[in-house]
Amino acid sequence: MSKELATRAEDYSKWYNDLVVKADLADHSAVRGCMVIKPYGYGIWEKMQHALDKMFKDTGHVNAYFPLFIPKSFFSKEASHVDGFAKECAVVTHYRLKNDANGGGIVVDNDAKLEEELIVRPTSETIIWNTYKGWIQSYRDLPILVNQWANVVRWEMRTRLFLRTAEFLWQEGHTAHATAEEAIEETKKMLDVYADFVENWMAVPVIKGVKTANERFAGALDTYCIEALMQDGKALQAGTSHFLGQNFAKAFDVKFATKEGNQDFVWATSWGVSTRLMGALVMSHSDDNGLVLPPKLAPHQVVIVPIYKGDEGLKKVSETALQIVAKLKAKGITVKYDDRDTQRPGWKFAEYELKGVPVRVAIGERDLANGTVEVARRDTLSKETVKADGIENYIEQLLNDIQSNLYKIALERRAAMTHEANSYDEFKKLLDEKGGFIYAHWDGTSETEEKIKEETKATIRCIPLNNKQEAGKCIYSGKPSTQRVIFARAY
RNA sequence: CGGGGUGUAGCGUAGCCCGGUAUCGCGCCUCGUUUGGGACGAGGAGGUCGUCAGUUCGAAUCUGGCCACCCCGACCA
Repeated sequence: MSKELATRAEDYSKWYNDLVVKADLADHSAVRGCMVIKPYGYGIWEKMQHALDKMFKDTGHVNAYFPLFIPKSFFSKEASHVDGFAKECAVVTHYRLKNDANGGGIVVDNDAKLEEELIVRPTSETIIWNTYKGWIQSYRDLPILVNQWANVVRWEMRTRLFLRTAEFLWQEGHTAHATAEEAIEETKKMLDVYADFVENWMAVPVIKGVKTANERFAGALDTYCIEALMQDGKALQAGTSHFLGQNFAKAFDVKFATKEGNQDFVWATSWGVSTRLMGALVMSHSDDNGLVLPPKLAPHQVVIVPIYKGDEGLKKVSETALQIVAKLKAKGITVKYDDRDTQRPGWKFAEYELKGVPVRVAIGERDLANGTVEVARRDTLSKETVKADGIENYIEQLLNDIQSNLYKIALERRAAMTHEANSYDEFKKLLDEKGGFIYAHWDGTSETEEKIKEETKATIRCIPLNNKQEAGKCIYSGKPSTQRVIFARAY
């Protein structure tokens, strides 16, 4: 099988598609817009899940599970929520099939029509707030800090593996609080958790910010987000955290008795990250040779390839290799010893490069004689010969170096692709010639944002948190502005 | 969902205009030689030509419907 990839320079989007498929992360399925996440790709997702899940637990959250189906009536209780999602909902209308009397095979049984249609969840606020109504009577029942790992369906027109699929996996946190302050604090806390995860595990730098009204989640008062920049200069929203105010409490009539004995509506948040992070991971670090994975999320952090002649040779090399495997495992490093005799070393090198394994160790009979091994790192594609003695410490350090190097490179790339524009002409020029994040003054109106989007395809990614305040003029309308916001073309 | 394109063995393709059961490379299987960056030789297997219907003595090839994928728009995590 030829594994050659398109290069980023010649066709970035083909490169991405090729890579996802050829590195065995995912595949298109028989169902339109839906993907099969293959074991190697799912292994990365599982590592993401484990890290995030621990962070959620450490911040006081617990997991639960709510139904896949949502009664249509629930869905329509929050007006802006319906507006936001109505156009992309899968709807269940029947509950039975039958054999066609005319021999047309299996058909929907029209006698089995549901009295009330069920929506396949595009997100779970409504079913959850309907449930919370029964859980909350008093301030003593608050806060509720629940997360669920689930699949959701949004009937997208155009899909791309991981970046936008009709069904995707995610987690959604849904919390309930007695005060607005506490809910806002929760919203920001989870944004910090996301930023921490994406930067320290995925090695992808992000900008924390708040969305403009146009880009806000349907039903939220404020949407906070982390925005990452991909190698092609397009932005990608990597996670969102919403302050929902009392919108859902009001829609589902969720009130609680306050300490003072009054009745008040509950304050809400919701926050989520999805398998889209896989796309961000791929596009942040990978190169024309294939995937590059940060050690903290790589299913195999190290692969060891033996080089030998004949069965006897393999036996000798394996003895040393397995000792190294044991030492690495003792340090908690995940290592694969690939002693398959069906592939040659060069083939394996190329394969693990394509799959982004951070560190490759090659051991041959020459090494046995010299007491060395050859260590190659995926991020720089460099290799060196290292003493076998104490190799586990060397590799442990190397993995840390790779992790921080990937972050550093991504951060430098982002800096190089971040610009300021002071006029609309300059803005358009930057957008077409360089892409990336563009800091520019904006008059704060939806109309202006909308116009810029129509004319340039760029959207306001966010208003950065703790943004520098400076007087200026909107690049589009010329009206006064107090700060620059971040524009970019986005995924 | 609109416009454009593509669909032939696991993958990439030739053939299609001008109708006669399919080409090549990679991969796969067997044997042997090999093994420090995708090995070499010899032999072999694998196809209802996306799918359904139509035209025809005969369809990969012509016509129509449908499906999937890619690119561009609208929409979006």
